[in-house]
Amino acid sequence: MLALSPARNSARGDCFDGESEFLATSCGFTINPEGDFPEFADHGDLLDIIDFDDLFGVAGDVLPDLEIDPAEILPGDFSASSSSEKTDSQGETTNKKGISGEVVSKRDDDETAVVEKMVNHDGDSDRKRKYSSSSGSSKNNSNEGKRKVKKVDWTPELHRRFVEAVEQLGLEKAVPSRILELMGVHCLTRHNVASHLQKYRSHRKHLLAREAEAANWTRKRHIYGLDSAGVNTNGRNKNGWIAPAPTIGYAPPPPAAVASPTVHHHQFRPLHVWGHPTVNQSVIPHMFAKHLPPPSNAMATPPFWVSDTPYWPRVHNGTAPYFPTLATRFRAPPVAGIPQAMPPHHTVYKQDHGYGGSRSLVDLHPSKESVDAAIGDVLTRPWLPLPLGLKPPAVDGVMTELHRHGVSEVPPTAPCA
DNA sequence: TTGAGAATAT
DNA sequence: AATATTCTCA
Repeated sequence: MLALSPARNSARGDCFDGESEFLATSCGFTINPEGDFPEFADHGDLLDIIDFDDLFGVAGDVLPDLEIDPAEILPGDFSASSSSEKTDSQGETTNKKGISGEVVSKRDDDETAVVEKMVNHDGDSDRKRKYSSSSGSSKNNSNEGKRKVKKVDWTPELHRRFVEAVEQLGLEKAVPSRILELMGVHCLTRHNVASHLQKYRSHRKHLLAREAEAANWTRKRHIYGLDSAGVNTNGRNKNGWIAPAPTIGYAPPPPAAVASPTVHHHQFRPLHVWGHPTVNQSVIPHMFAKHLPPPSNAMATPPFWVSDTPYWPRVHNGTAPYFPTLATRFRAPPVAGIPQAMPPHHTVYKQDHGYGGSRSLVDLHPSKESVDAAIGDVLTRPWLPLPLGLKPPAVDGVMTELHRHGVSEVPPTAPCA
């Protein structure tokens, strides 16, 4: 009765512009939440380039999706759909029916729910129809019942595109419509993007505030030469030493990983956190190279700071956050002399919140914020294991420093009590 | 009338 | 917390 199929078709296949066909398919994947990709075989070229397993661990997780919880389709929910659904599978929600009944073309132009199209032929404004399709019409039209919203699943790839678009436009000019345009994602509406943008800005704001705070803290430290207890030591620690510059133990990714934004990301999984790729990258790279050799394959063997917990929480179970914080995946690095089994005491730091998708340099580096926080942590709680790969100064370095300060003899370590 | 963005709801 | 919806304003 209801013309559901067309909507389904429109939702599938043309969500993305040309070069993004692989996403176009996945975008409509909503329709089949079970996770098979019958049409992927037709995108051989792209599949050759993109290794979803490498990218996200589980292929299904990358898929943009319109999240539809069958339980949210209430009884009486626009009858045609639900009745055919029951007929079809005797109470068991059929993916096809149920989903296709739910699928709404997410184009701004025709984003109104299918049922809305059937009911509302008055050519009302897009805005009106849109709103009436949600709370408005459900109140006025019992036939439609209450239909839970179709949430867009902001997959890593979608978000990456989003961020790229924002970057391209500049934060100032990044308005939903332009972002949507640049993203080339047909299955999103301006509202989806606006909502995401709102969140994005909010997160950025928060992070920037934290960074500013941390930077400020660090600056004060340098200016006043405060030790961890806030005592002015003129740049020296309690023992009179000039505090060594902290060293950061992150290894840089292989050059290939940062070279091309399109292909060379096989060994990197995206770290799905909010943020802007342009933020704080400049301060990171030079800090790594001299301390740790770059891993040949950064992610094939997860570095120590990657948690053992499942890297990529299921996205479609309705409970896992789409943007799990890295805190859930990172643990404190092992430090010489500190048993590995020792639970991390230091704050768990986020990596750079740059959202470079699957290959950005920032994927593997902590943000300045995190570095500052880590340093702050070390300074305020020196007795705890060093976080973020911070390493204690080498004995040689310490001795050199001692000599420079006229100390040639080091008293023996006091025996433990 | 439209779009952006904040506020609020789910 | 994430996303959608509603509201206000330009």
